[in-house]
Amino acid sequence: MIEYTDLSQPIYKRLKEMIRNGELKQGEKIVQEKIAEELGVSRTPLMKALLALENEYLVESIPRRGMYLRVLDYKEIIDIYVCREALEGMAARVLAEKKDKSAVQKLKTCFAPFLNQSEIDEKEYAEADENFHSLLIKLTGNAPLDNIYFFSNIHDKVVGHGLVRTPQDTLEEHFNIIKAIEDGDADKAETLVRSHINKSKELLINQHKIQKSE
Amino acid sequence: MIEYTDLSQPIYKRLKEMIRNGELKQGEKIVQEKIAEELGVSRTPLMKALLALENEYLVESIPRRGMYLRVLDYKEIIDIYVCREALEGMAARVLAEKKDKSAVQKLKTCFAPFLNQSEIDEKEYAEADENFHSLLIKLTGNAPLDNIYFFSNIHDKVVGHGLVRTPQDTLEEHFNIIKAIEDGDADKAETLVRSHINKSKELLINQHKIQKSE
DNA sequence: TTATTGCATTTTGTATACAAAATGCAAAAT
DNA sequence: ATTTTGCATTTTGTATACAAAATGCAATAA
Repeated sequence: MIEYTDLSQPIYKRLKEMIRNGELKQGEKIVQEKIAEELGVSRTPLMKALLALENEYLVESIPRRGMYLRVLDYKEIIDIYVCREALEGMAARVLAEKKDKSAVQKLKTCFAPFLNQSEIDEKEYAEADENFHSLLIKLTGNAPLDNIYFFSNIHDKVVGHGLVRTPQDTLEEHFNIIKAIEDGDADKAETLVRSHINKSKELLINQHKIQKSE
Repeated sequence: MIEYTDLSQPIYKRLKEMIRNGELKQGEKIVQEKIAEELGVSRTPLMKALLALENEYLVESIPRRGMYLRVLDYKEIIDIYVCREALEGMAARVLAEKKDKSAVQKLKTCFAPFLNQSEIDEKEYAEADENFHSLLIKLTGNAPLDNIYFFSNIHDKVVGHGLVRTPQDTLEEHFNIIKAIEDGDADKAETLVRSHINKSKELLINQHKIQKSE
């Protein structure tokens, strides 16, 4: 059992969980006293946790009015994809330049279970995908990059809405990316990651267009 | 005069100022009670401000031990330049694709005062430079990008150490970037911004090598 | 001398108290 | 019927109180 010396940390985690699984709904007002009582803590450590979420852009605070769960609209999702393209693309470049064999190994491990599988479990694959993209950032060893990526909650925001493309579509792309990193081909690694993310983005844009015209 | 409904906001600004101008030194422990008294507020709103700074990676909190001003070492500066390359490069691409004339105008305005000047004031130019790079991000209209850039304090960290390269070196590069954006040449705009930042980064790397070998 | 222990002081983390602002709603006015 | 006003209730922002942990330092032991 992990012992905490700072209550706000488990509260922070619990709140994120509540956001992810829908216990807290988008746009909902967060009444501090109410949540505090629900979690059995006072407003002080809750406030700390909420502050962290505000800085992560998950919660919006209007002074004297309250804290609200931010709503993720279409434009913002697309904008986040643009950020992902920039950051993950650069991460792939850095990794390719590093020529770190153990890093490559870790990336390969993500998708190893799906190599010779005819039927791929979507949920399992989605987790592997999330893990892969996080690893891409982490393995660079660039702390500010990792922080930017983590604190902007790029994944919590984008994933959770389920896979955008099918495993059949993306598995090969993932391996090609890993290959380029392994070969030390920085330009190619960056380009592949960019187009990998861009394809999902374009698909979302098209889906949105169809929805609107219906 | 601006009236605040939330004390932590002016405290936050004041703390940032104190970090920037060296009133608070790198690595220094921040004793809450002491600073709170200095600023004439209680620990509660101060804590809020410190939390924001922690999330911005300017302050490091060790539970039960205290908050410390983070030290920016050489590796981190370089890593931040890598992030800048990714984010500002992407911003230039987005701007070029937008073909927004008023945006181009605003970018031009930054460096207009230096156009026909023989002697350029370094301090004035440094401000223009900072402004230009912030605008590049802001003008995209990509809120997550802006947030990422702002909250990672990319500028506060990098600037303040003074200009890396001389105005003679960079003025033309700035105009070339603006030109590429104006022409709607996204690839070129991104490439130019990247190399612009990369040159400063490489210079820092070389300076560091020389320092070490001395 | 150098380490170790014990204790007073400082500092943090959390809860709580309280004032000021926001909210909701019923009664009055239009 | 709709709008406005006044007031009780709720909620936020800040200060403060208090316990638990960390720190510093002198006295003791090695």
